[in-house]
Amino acid sequence: MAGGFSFDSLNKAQRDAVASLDGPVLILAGAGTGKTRTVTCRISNMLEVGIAPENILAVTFTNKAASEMRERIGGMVSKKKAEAMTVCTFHSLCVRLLRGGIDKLGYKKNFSICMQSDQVGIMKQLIVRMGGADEKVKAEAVLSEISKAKNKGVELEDMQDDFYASLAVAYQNELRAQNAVDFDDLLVLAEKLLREHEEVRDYFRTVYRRVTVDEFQDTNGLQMRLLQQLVGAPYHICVVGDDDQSIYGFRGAESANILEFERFFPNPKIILLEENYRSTHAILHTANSLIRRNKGRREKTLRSTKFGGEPVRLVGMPGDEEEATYIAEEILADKANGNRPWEDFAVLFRTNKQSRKLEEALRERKIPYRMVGAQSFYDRREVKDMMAYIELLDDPEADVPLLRVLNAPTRGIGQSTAMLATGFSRETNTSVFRALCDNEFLSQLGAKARNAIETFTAQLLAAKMKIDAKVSPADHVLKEYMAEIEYLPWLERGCKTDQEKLQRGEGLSEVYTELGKALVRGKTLRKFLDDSALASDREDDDLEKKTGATLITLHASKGLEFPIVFLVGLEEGVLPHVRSVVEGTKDEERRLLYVGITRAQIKFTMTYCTVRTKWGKPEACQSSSFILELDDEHLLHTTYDEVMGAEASEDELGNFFDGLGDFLKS
DNA sequence: GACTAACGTTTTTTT
DNA sequence: AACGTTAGTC
Repeated sequence: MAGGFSFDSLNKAQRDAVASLDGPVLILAGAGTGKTRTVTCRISNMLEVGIAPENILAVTFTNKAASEMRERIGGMVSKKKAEAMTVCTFHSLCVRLLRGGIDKLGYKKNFSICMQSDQVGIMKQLIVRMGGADEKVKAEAVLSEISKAKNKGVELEDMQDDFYASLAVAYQNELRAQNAVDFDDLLVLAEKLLREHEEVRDYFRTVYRRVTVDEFQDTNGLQMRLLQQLVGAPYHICVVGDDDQSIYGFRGAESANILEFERFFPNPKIILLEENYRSTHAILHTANSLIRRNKGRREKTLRSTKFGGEPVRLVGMPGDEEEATYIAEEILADKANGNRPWEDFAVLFRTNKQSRKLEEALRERKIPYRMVGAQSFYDRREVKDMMAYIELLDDPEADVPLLRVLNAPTRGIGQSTAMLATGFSRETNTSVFRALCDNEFLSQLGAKARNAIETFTAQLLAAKMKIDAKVSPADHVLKEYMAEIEYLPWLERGCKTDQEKLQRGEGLSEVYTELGKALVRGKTLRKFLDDSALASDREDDDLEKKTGATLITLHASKGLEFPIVFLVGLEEGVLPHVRSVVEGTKDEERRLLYVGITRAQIKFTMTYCTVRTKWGKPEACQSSSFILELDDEHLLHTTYDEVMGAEASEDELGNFFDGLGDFLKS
């Protein structure tokens, strides 16, 4: 039905939010207070009062959030209207802005977006080129500083460390020369484009008259500046967020943006959503008692609408092995008792590597599970190679992908030849591909290398010609080309197990399929590459499709909810993470734990270990200082042997004592 | 230039 | 423990 929401289904604060359409609006929405529902109803209401869907823009941080919002709105309004609205992430919004006008900033319109691995590759080369072969500076560290500078608006040449600054400048020149931008540049350049070009700014301000920003607590200074360019008086901007759930400080997020919203947009209407529909009173009480310890928050207290509930459990474990065993057994028992689907269970952890032991325990018991946040599809080696080839087929003169696959599969063009080629391309100010085709360059090589290069360039150009002449669809050409260069056999030779071979093969077919789908929808190769670069997150649309218990990092869990939640590794050094203690960002770790607790609807269990395996060696650890901050009114503190002792088989008891023995020895 | 074996490093979270 | 890098061999 059209206008598929009714004011009756909303509480007073939510109604207020939905009805307040004009001027700046700040919605402070605590965990589980129906934030998404409120926002989608509000947008639906915009249409109802006659605002054109084309004028509506909703910005989120993740593709997952964007597609969820699109879906929810799609359920309320006509398909046509839903499609006319713009619902996207900050980064894809910026790509839109830039594809239209980046030429005004001196880039070509077919710029490419480089992913983290590309960045690291470029930076590693620069470090060697500028600092010598035994320079010990780490590429990731330099890139992280560059990212901070870009987000703060600091000029790269003004960076603190001189060597870093010169690397940063060289890096930026390199990107520019390759007509490439990194993730941060998308925002930097989009902001610049709007700020420096009045006609562009005016154009987008008339198009996007109503702007909504989700998860506003995660915006950083740069995104804030972008919003200021995008939204002019009378400031029809609505931001939604919860400063207590700000967990992306490491990425430059400033919850100050939410605390000082009125500094950027005058006299906002502020609406508090404090009624929690998700968790039991016991869970919410525990969460509230923790978050109260943080300083400088917008004061608010979540009220539970579900009373009572089982107490929150805190279980001390001898080691991480037992922790995993315990959780797997608990899931089995709860599943049997409550006749619940596997999807009702989630296990939350601070760092990705904590998942390994858990996965093993679940696999042993044949419990199906889905991992969110493991290795990204687009981070897989074969997929990255494929993407590089696709980019080359679009534009052979793109240096980053060229260097990536120049010798993958190995074809007799090794490091020294590659060095010569990049050197030549720099001297003559052309692309590496042109260097490879240049007779002057080729003449200085041995016959073997020259032959290899000539074969490579000829094959690539032949394939490209087939695509450009539309002889057959690009995905077919790609497949043929891959067969021609014997990519898969080479890949398989490097695999240790048959299972790995299979996986790589699947990765390849998936790329062909995805590319095929994109082409059928009329997308260009360039568009396909853009989408893939920005959809860097972890097959997240698959969370719905996949079945099983969920294993997920605390960060990735934001916005989700589960009836039964386990949160593992409540240890000093893990949560709070060592690094946060050093850097003085313990507040953010507290918010992270808060986010974790508030994911749970019915049953919540936390665990900590006395010994944790670290790099293959057991290491003693202390329980998290956060535990003492939790109010114990609804907290049940037990230990592994109390819970498992009675039911443990002799075998497991034996294991337990072995573990204990190891601990005592160490 | 390709392949292997020893070596050293890992210290978060992600668009 | 697991990965990427490097040195040494063919």
